[in-house]
Amino acid sequence: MEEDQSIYIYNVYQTQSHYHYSMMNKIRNCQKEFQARVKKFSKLSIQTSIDYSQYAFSKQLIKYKIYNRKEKSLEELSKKFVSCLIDYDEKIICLDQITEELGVERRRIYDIINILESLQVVKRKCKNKYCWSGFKTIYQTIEQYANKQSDLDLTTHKREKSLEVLSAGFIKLFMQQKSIWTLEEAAKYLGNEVDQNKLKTKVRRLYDIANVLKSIGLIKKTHLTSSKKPAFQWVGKEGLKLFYQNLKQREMKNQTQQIKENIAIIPTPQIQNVNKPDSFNSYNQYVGKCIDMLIQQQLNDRKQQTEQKIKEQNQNQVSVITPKLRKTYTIIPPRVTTPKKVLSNTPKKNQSNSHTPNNNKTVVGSLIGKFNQNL
DNA sequence: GAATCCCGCCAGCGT
DNA sequence: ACGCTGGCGGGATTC
Repeated sequence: MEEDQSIYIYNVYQTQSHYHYSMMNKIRNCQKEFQARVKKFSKLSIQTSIDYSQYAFSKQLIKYKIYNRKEKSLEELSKKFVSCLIDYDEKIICLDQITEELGVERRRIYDIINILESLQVVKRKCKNKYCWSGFKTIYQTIEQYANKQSDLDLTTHKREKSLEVLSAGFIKLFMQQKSIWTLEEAAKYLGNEVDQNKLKTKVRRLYDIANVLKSIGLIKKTHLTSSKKPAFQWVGKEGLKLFYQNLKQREMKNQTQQIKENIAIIPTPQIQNVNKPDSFNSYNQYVGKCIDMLIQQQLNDRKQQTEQKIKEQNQNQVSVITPKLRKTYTIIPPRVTTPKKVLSNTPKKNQSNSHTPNNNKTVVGSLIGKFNQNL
């Protein structure tokens, strides 16, 4: 049986769309450097192939997983968010922590939380802390919405235009009026906007809300039979149940899969004494050093494995076939300072309120998606 | 061209 | 002052 000689590097960077184009050369260089290094090491009887299973650099090389927008959508994010919490009856959510865990901008977590607040499954505790009160809470809240008498009063503590209030209104529409709505129709019904721009904004927000509600199965996408217009349909408890079941099923599948593949997750090597790049100029250098370390680490691993194998063979006098061992290495990317849009002439007033993620989890993939398009 | 919605600016508010 | 929160709309992406 041949051993898997690949290094899997999930190299992750924050995406900045206006950077796509200026980044292309950097990526190209980085790729070359990477290959050169790998070649250098391959002399040492390690045949190292590169597997960019998530993103790769050219059409020839790629086992290619294109960046797609869906992976970063509120719907997916919300799914992940809820998945993290679904096993808890009660849990304090630390915003920093969940932000890091999901590798996403803080701002997006607010969106999800605000919408989930309308289902009363999440409540703000204090700065940075929210409280998750169990998935079953959603069932109870729906009951309350269905009951027109017990009018959920969310408006007292929230601004009228908040996502929470809008979301609550949207849910009420489904539960108390009819089960299918187009977003435009709902936007008009929820408040009496005359201004077209304001209406457009409200529709945008309803998209956000719809995506979160959809993520947990409460509503689903559909079309009006009459006009064929896209719309959303209430699914309710059945949908929630299905969401839960699917999640559990997937979890189980993943577990068995993981055992089968024998994936070892190796902690990120700490890159010390290396200046973290403050610009993309030093990006190559940094990544290069990371790669060196990873390769070194893999060499060590392999040495150990071989020694172990020999030891066992000597002991047992029986040949041992080691299972295919795939290791996933991760480079935690450095924080890259990102110049703000050149277009805007107004100087930035307040740096502190940007929602820069704590770790830049995403995505060279997106950059590379662009890169490939432009080959 | 319409539908969709990611992204991040920046105001507002609590501490 | 500071930084958390979240309203908002530009414009990219997908249909």
